[in-house]
Amino acid sequence: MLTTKKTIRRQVILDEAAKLFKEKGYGGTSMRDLAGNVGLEAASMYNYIKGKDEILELICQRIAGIYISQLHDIEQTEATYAAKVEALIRLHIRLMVEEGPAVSVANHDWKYLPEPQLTEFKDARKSYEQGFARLVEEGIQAGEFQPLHPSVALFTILSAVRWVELWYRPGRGLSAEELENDIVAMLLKGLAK
Amino acid sequence: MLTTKKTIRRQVILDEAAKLFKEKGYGGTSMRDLAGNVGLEAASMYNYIKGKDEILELICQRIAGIYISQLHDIEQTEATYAAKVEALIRLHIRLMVEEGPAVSVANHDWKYLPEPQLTEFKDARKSYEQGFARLVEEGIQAGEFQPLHPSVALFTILSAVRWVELWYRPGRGLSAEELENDIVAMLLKGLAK
DNA sequence: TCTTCTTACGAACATTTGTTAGAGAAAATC
DNA sequence: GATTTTCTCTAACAAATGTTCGTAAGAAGA
Repeated sequence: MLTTKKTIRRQVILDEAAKLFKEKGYGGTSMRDLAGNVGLEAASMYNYIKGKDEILELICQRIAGIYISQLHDIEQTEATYAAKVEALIRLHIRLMVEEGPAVSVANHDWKYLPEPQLTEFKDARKSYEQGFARLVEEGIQAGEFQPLHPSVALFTILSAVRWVELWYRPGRGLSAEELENDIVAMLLKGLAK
Repeated sequence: MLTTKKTIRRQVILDEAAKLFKEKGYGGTSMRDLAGNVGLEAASMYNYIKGKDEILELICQRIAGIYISQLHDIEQTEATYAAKVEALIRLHIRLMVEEGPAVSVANHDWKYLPEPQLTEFKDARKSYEQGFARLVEEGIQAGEFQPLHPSVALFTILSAVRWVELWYRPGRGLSAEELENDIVAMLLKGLAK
């Protein structure tokens, strides 16, 4: 079977690592800290992972993969550009609500990736941004959006969505749906012609 | 005089530290790294600063102070809420263009502040956010803005502005003015009724 | 010139870091 | 029940960390 006891425990380590990395940063989190939170000694974790590097790698790669596949899905839809951008924004917000810590790590700690993976990650991110920017650009040319610089519009959207992972806490008088609707309302209205 | 040779050198250390912290993180920057960039040995820097903690402290406190005083200035203006929010957004963007590294440190590495200053910083930030949120809230009540949740609108603005420090590089076919105008256009239009 | 004060340095410090080796316990297989 | 495999621990490692100490060179003041 695919979900052996080993892979489950491995995932527990990765999840706990994401939480700690988010809270204290990659450099600020020691293997002993992590081990404590998992309920193991530091040395024991090396039965599940190759090293600290690999933990960061796996987290970043997984999130990058999700981002890219979400973009890919949307690109193949038949819809207005506004609808496509809206769908993408909603997917991103949901990802952040569901996978806050991992997304946070991919957003902040990717720079500590060792070298082959670092370039890989940066390339993936760039290609993702270019794909998203193309959507915005075509929307402008189609007359759906006001004529802003595409990259400014792009980064304004991406960053505006990013705060969710930093500041949103569920169950504080604001549901995930309300959140999503308000952000989409504000960003799309700002973009629209 | 106030700008003795000592305080100048001290500022060089702080500036260089901000750059390094931004690039490699607080935990990822060693005193030896920093000393190398300043042109000193690590031990020699202790003639200018008390320790690594203090460097972070001084950077964060300075930026927090600027943020708060900017808000304070705007609050005392006579203008529409839209004009106030716009002015605040513009001030923030300018600060990020001019003080990119220091702002980055105050945004990302504040969590490594030692304990009396950590609470101090968090309190300052909270009071700043509340002040900004009040502006948005009153704007909504005055009918200038559409009825979003004030905190969602607030954080969308703050984060949308924040990417400037992360992604904007001057002299790449986009002037600081164009940048400012596009961001303001998008955010205020999104907020407006 | 002699003295005092400041600045820079090399060496060393105690800790903490990620990681490995080896031994013993537990689980799985026969 | 015996044997093999998998897991977990303690102990130790080399390297890197922030910081201190004592010393020597430099600048400033007498």
